[in-house]
Amino acid sequence: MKGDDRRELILEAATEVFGDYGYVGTTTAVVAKAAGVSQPYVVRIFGTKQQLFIEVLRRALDILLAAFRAALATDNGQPAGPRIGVAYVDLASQRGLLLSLMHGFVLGKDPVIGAVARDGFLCVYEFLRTEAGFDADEAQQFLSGGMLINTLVGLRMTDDYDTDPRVRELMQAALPEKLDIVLALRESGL
Amino acid sequence: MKGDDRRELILEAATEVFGDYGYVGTTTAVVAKAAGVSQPYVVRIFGTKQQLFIEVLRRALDILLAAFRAALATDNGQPAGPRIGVAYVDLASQRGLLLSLMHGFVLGKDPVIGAVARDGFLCVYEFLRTEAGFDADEAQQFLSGGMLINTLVGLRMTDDYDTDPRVRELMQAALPEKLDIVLALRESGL
DNA sequence: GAAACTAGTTATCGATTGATTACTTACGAA
DNA sequence: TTCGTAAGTAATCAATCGATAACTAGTTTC
Repeated sequence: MKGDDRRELILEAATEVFGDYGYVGTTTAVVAKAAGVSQPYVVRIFGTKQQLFIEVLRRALDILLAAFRAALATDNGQPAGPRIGVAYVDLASQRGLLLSLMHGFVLGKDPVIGAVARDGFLCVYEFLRTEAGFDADEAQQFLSGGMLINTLVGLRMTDDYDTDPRVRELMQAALPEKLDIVLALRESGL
Repeated sequence: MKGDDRRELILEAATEVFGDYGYVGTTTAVVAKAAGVSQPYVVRIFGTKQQLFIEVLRRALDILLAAFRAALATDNGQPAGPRIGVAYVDLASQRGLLLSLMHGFVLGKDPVIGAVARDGFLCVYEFLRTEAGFDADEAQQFLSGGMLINTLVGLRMTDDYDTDPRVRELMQAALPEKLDIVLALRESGL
């Protein structure tokens, strides 16, 4: 297989694994197995585990912003806010993507990863303020809701949707639309 | 020193360390050093690192709910929402407390820690809905704002408050009051 | 005053893990 | 053909870390 294709394959696998186990909790061996290659090969392609995680974060952000820009471009009569919001919930169907970002967001203490995570978060904020035309308060509210969704996904609250009425009520309030997309995570493997 | 005092001392130290480095990233040796005891002693008191983390989470939640109940009880003319909100921001001054919870919130995949974290989160939701008298949408908005604050603290955004105008604008929007409390984190050591 | 318990340590071990080295195999161009 | 290079693996190492064992000193209790 061509190097670039293999690289993308590993990044996809790593996104899922990092999302499940976090940065420190992820081993290069597990990533390698998920990608179907040997462990030393993962290290050789990305240099270090840290570099691999950084590339996972950067890629996740690229996908996120691309989805937002696409949602902003397709005018379906709705205002921009809900359109981008739905795009965000759509991304939750790739659980690892949002979760990897979330794992990066709690590593601000790390001098290298923290800098990348801060930069990524601010890129999203800047997009909302400039490209999407949100004012400061709208942007804050959008990000707040996004962080709650991330937390609910990270907590695997979806698993208790059927059994706990509190969970049902909370998720219905947090996900005004597209609740079904997040709930579909339940069936897709653990 | 009495066992219970030493235990609380270790829990305080562990809260800070877990907040900085996360569950997997924290070693019992670092916790022990922060608490001024030997590493095997930490393990012997709490059994396992996992059990220590769970007790850190439970203690953090107890402190959180106690602070909320206190804020709810002291009627200063303001409505309940802002009172509890200010109590939450006050807690951010103990950075490790909110961050340890946050680290728990991304470990939903873990069968043991995940269950504890979900239960803790739902306890807060239940408090807001029943004791504080929030409706589902108010509770969702409160939790959303809290998760954004957690993320900003986790990202150490406070460090860039002076240098990045985007950070200043975002933090002013996310922290309607008590911005100074969170900013005070900058001076208090790394 | 000895026995029993509490508080705490040093030394050490087994398992894990990121990284390195050296090797093999397939392929495209001169 | 052959030579260089890209793709990939097996074997292994050094370091880290959670946990265990064995021991010491102070305090309480009968």
